[in-house]
Parts: sequence; structure tokens; C-alpha cells
Amino acid sequence: MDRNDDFESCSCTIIHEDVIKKVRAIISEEDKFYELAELFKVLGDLTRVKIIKALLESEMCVCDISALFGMNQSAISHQLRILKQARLVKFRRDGKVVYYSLDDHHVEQLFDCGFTHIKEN
Amino acid sequence: MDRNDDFESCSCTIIHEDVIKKVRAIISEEDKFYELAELFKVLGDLTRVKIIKALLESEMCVCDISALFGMNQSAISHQLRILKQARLVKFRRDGKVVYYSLDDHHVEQLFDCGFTHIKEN
DNA sequence: ACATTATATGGAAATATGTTCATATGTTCA
DNA sequence: TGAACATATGAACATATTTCCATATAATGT
Repeated sequence: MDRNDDFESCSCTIIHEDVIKKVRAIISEEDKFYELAELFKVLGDLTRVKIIKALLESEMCVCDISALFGMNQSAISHQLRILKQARLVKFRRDGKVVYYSLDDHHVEQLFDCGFTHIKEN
Repeated sequence: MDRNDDFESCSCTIIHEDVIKKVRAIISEEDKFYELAELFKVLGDLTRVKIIKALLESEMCVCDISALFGMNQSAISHQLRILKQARLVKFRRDGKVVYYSLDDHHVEQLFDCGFTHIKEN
């Protein structure tokens, strides 16, 4: 079952070269996975998850969100900027007030899928 | 300073109370969203994304993964522990070798959904 | 028992991240 | 024009994260 092959980049002596070869292609797609990881990183923060969840219900201004979560306006602005850069939210300005809303409907699907995992464990 | 006492952390005077009321329920579900954010946080790292992608193809031992990515065995072990704690991977021991494999098939769906978002932007 | 090998783990260092504070920007209205 | 207000942003700070190093643990074979 085990193959003893020398492989220079690892000090281990037991390497399954057939497996490595099969899976090696994913390294060439590293950029793709970097983007995916970046997306998940954006979603990997409680404040941002709550903002998205709130925006699933209704568009909201920065001040509403700050009030809703009892958080600093600055903190919310910073987080909205991250969500904006990830193209997850968009905004419209109405006078002094800036309203944010979701820019991607896949987020809901991602959330549902995430919850499915959580519930199964 | 006139301040709305209901929302101590926000000094804004224009608040859309109806919107706040509508969305307020999500605060009571904070634990749920904390778990979701934690899941996304685990997926929000390139090394872990690559490990998962690799394990989608085949079960692999720690050494294989280290060799494949040209990374320290210790780094891989630490990352596998995080994935294990999130119940995303499982392992079996065969002598000295520990083989890791995926423990959740929803991950693939999450990845697909993430890629859909990335492609649309 | 001892050496070897694969993996796990604690600690340290470098880096990344989230929040707050102070302040800037942009808009409205007197 | 200038005051008031909503939002944005840079800097600073505290905390979290990732990797590496050294070493521990576990399994195997001599």
C-alpha cells in the first residue's frame, strides 16, 4: 500500500506519488483559490455576517446599522468598506445619508449552505 | 448633545426606527451567526482552502500534503487541526501514517457557490 | 531497549485584523 | 457662508492568526 519514494521537498520518505501527481494540478490554480479564500475571509467575521444578514432584510443606512448593533459608526463604516471591496454590498446616497444594500444574491445561498454544515455537526 | 437613549452607542439623530425594529430579531440569533462566521473564518485561508480542495480529490497523509504545497509539516498539522475542530475533515491512522479526508460534502457546494460570486464580478 | 519515522503540539515571531479615536469629506439648510 | 450632521478614513492599539522551530508523542522494526 505504501510507496517508498524519495521526494526532495519533504523530509518524509513515505510519499504517495500517485496521489501527489493526481492532486498537483490544484497548485496551478492557486490564484483562483486565493480569491475564494479572500471571499470566505470577508464572510468570516461576526460583525460582517450580521450586517449581511440585516441587509438581507432591508437596505439600511450606516447609522441604522451602528444603532442596531450598538457599535461605533466608524467600525461599521470600515466593515462596509470591506464588504464593498468584496462586491458583496452596494450603496446609494440620499442627501447626507448613505444606504447600503446587498449586491450579490449568492450570499444567501452561501449562508444556507453554511448553516447546513453547522446543523449536521 | 441630544441623543437617542435607546441607541446609546450612536449619536445620529436620523434613525429609521421601523427598519431597526424589523431587523432587530437577528441580534437574538447572534450565537447562530457566530458559528457561521467561525465556519467562514476557517475557510478563509489559502492553505486550508487548498487542503480541502486536495482532499476533495483524494484522501492524503500529512506528509503528502506538506510535499504537495512545499510547506512545513508542522504548518500543515496545525491547519489540519483547525479543519478537524471545524469538523470539515476526519482522519484514520494506519501505522505511523495519518490519512485525512473530508468529513463534509457541503464544502464542495460552498466552494461552488463562492466561485459563482467571484465569476460574476 | 533503541533507532527511525510520521505526526502533534507548545512557544515565539511576524503579520493580519478589528475597533476606537480624531479628523476629513460631503451634503443640507439657515 | 457657516453650522450641523452623516459618513469616510488614517493612525494607533489590542488581539488574533499563521508559520517556523524545537520537541513531544506514537508506531514500527531491529
